[in-house]
Amino acid sequence: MAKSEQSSSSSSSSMVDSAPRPWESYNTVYTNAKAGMEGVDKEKVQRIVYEMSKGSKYFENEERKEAYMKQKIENMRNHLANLKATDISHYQRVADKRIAELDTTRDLSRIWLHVDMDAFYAAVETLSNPSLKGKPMAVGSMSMISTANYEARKFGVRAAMPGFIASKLCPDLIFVPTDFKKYTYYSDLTRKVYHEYDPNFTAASLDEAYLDITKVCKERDLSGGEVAEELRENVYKATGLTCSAGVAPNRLLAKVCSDINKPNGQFVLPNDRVAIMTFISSLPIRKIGGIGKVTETILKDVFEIKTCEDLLQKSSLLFALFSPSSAEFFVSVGLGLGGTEAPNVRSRKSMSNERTFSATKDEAFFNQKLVELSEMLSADMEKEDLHGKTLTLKLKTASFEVRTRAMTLQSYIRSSKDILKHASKLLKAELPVSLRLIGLRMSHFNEDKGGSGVSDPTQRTLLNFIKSGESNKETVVDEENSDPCFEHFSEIDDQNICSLNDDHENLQVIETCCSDNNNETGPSSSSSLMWLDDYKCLVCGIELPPSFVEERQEHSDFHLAQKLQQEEESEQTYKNLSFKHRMMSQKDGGVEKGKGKKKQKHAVTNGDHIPIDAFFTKRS
DNA sequence: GGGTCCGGGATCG
DNA sequence: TTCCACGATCCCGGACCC
Repeated sequence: MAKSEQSSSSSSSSMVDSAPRPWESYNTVYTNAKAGMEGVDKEKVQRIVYEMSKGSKYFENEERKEAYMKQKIENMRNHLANLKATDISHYQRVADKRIAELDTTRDLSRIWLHVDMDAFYAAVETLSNPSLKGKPMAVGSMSMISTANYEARKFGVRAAMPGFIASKLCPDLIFVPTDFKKYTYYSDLTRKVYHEYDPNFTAASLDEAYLDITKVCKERDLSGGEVAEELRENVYKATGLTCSAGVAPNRLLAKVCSDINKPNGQFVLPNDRVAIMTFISSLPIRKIGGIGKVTETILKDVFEIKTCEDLLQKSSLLFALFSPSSAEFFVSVGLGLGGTEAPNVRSRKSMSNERTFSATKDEAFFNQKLVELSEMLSADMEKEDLHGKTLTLKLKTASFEVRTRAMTLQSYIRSSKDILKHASKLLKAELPVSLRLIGLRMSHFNEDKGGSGVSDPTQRTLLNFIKSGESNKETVVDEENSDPCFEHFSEIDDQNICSLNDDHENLQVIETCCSDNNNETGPSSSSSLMWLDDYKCLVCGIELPPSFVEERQEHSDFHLAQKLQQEEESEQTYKNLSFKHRMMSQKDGGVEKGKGKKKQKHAVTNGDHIPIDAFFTKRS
């Protein structure tokens, strides 16, 4: 769902009388004008939300957070007031230099398209139950709403709003529970359409995607707007759902543009510097991804920055008070810059789960929760063949205070028994306490060191692929031993790989060898092994839904072809090098990372096949 | 003084 | 009647260590 559905505004309406209106200062996130929210009685919404929240633990916590933010603003104001003229001129020079540098990096050669499905979950539910059409409806529960249809939005109901408040705003509101299977199915259909325009597209979520349509525009001699029209039409034909699109020279702007003519509309920002600067000049900072409620308030209250243009005007102050990376982000927004290269395939950094319950001090209950969470986390890690080293316990107290407690272990763990053991230790130190949420997070995965090659996308070897498939079976991790992944991988028989010669047969052989620990056999097992969650390629991370049968077959073939090519080149090297050594080389090979270099890969292609490069996200 | 870890916070969908 | 989720990422400041 669009993040901007959670926008904030503490708009103060005109004071016609002097009656106290405490709700006006309650900085909720539900009152910003959004698609389908025009004409909403903002004050009424704000008053109801305030009345329903007032006095609750949640409300008290919000007030604490608010007070903290006020203090932060006060500190920054003081800091600002203490700046000397020499300081300011110094930071002005720093800012000007950086702005000039950034401006030279502007790339207007690409055309990006951001697609955003309209009220996606709600639209899917209406599709499967047409009787919901025209009635105010929300997907979610009494505790939280995922999205609301446009009829419900007229009442001020929106995403991330608790259901009990929503039903107060709209007593006839129909609640439909979330059904991710359904959304994934429709999401797959949309992605099949996206794939036709950019096989390398990036899915931002089930209902959002970024497409580089530069090539399509060129090849078919179409404008970005024409491609967007056609794509939206095709999405509608494929799913019966409408979407909105934004076309712009970079992803950041495309995202902003897709929100402008929502729902079922589009907006094109031409690849022209003047047009961009004009567009940016009046754009409220809150429209930018990455600038949320807090940052907006700080920029507004400390610097009087409201629009993106203001970010440039006040650049010296931003460089004086923020970290260099934050200041740089702000001025690049002011210049209308954003990502133009396809984003990197990123390896997973952490995995977590958490559960909310009614607040309690019952330690037996906590332990039971920890058992459940440990088992869930362990199972999730097993699915992706991960072992982690840092375990973080997350707690939310009855008063909504969030605490995290982490420990980094000597070795990697995965079993629920190990997770539970350490999680219990962490929790014990916090007792007694009244809690409403417990969560567990694992990070610092063995993959960080190149365990399955994902951390360095330039090193995608079939060997690693097979290893990740093979290692799906449970290994008992002995904490005293070294990195479990090494022993694990040593079980792989390189011979099986090196002796392969026919693509299709090879895949079968690999499947068979990988299927030993898997009851499945035949082609379906290949998908479950090569495709994580039956969706994401374990080798390179590209996402291809199950419906892409042919594409997935081709994709597997390419990895094989690539592997074979590599094998030919250095068969002996592969056999002789220790795995640890190879991982070191991968790390060394990653020096180009962040230097803007791209490693070109060329694979055997024919007219029927999608070039292998198309499956790999380019590195920037 | 520069890495690394930890805890908190902001943001997103 | 119901009474503010969950999973993930990035960033920052402080503590600690060499």
